Amino acid sequence: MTVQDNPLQNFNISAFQNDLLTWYYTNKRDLPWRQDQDPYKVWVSEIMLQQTKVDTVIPYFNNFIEKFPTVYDLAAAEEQAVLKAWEGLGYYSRARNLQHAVREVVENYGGTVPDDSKQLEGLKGIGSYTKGAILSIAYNQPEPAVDGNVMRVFSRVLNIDDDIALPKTKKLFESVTGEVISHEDPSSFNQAIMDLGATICTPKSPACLVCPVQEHCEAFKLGIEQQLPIKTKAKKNKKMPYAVLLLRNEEGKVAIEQRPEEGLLANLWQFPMVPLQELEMELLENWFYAHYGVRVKLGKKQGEFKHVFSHLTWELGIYPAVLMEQAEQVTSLTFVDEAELGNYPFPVSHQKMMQFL
DNA sequence: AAGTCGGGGGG
DNA sequence: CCCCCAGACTT
Repeated sequence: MTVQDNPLQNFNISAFQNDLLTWYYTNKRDLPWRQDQDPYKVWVSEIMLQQTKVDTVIPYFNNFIEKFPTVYDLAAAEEQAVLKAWEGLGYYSRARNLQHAVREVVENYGGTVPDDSKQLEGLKGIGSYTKGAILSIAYNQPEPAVDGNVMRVFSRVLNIDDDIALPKTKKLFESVTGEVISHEDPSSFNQAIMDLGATICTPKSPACLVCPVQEHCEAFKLGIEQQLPIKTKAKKNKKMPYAVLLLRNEEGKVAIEQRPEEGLLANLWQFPMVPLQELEMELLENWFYAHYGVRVKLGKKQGEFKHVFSHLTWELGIYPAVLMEQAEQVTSLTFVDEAELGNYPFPVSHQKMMQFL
């Protein structure tokens, strides 16, 4: 797609809008965040839905809104309670950024979610997609909300073969969507494209035969819908070996620690982990003393498994361990009863650990 | 433009 | 096993 090409030449915008919206009005999915247009609920749903499927989000959304029904409830909550409500959903910075932004809304905007593009952009965790989604879905403004669905649908409909992994391509689709979006019902238009992408114009084996906009689709006309969109990217997944210690003190309590406030799984809790790269197993107890300031005695390995993230894989060996001294010294470890573990937000990888206790 | 940041499900 | 998913943020 070169600059002088116009992907919308010979494209019947109003007919496309009509066919899409007519389909949507009778086929739209009944989703909990579609009960009303409460901007706060739209916001929460859009954050949860980033890189996350609808079926996964539904129970989290219902629980989250039950616990934090308004911006004021979320603003006043403990961060640990917010993370607990997010536990298992992944991308935990979404939860922390959401609460941070909600507090800004309470303090700076009187508790009303802004309906202004610039103000929304300034809120943590709200990027170009989420901004457009809130403006269109909650406030009915004709703003594009370009996500993976939108790029897939329009790459096929308009036969656009630019690499959707590139930032500049997203801008192209924002420009295109801004011209195609319905001004009569922008909220339904954006949601209709997403429903279409999720149920019909799917990544593999799209259901073109029942597609409401088939007659507008250039890729279908050419029989190349399976080859679009173009997406490059193949990142390596680095392996990271660790020993995880199920460490008990003299009272039988289990050691856990909170992860750093930055980086992977920030502020979540875990059983202590010892990185094994370049570290002999015999030195593990010494490493633990140097790092945590307490002497421990390891038992023999109870099990092992892998946990895969987007960009790395944890290879986890699980070891029982006992404390060899009173933990009076300064240490980052917290000793809790097994029954209390449920009060702390754990990543899924460490939830899996608990079966070995 | 490339890396970081989770976890699940589908083919 | 690979890919993808209602992306944002940092460098």
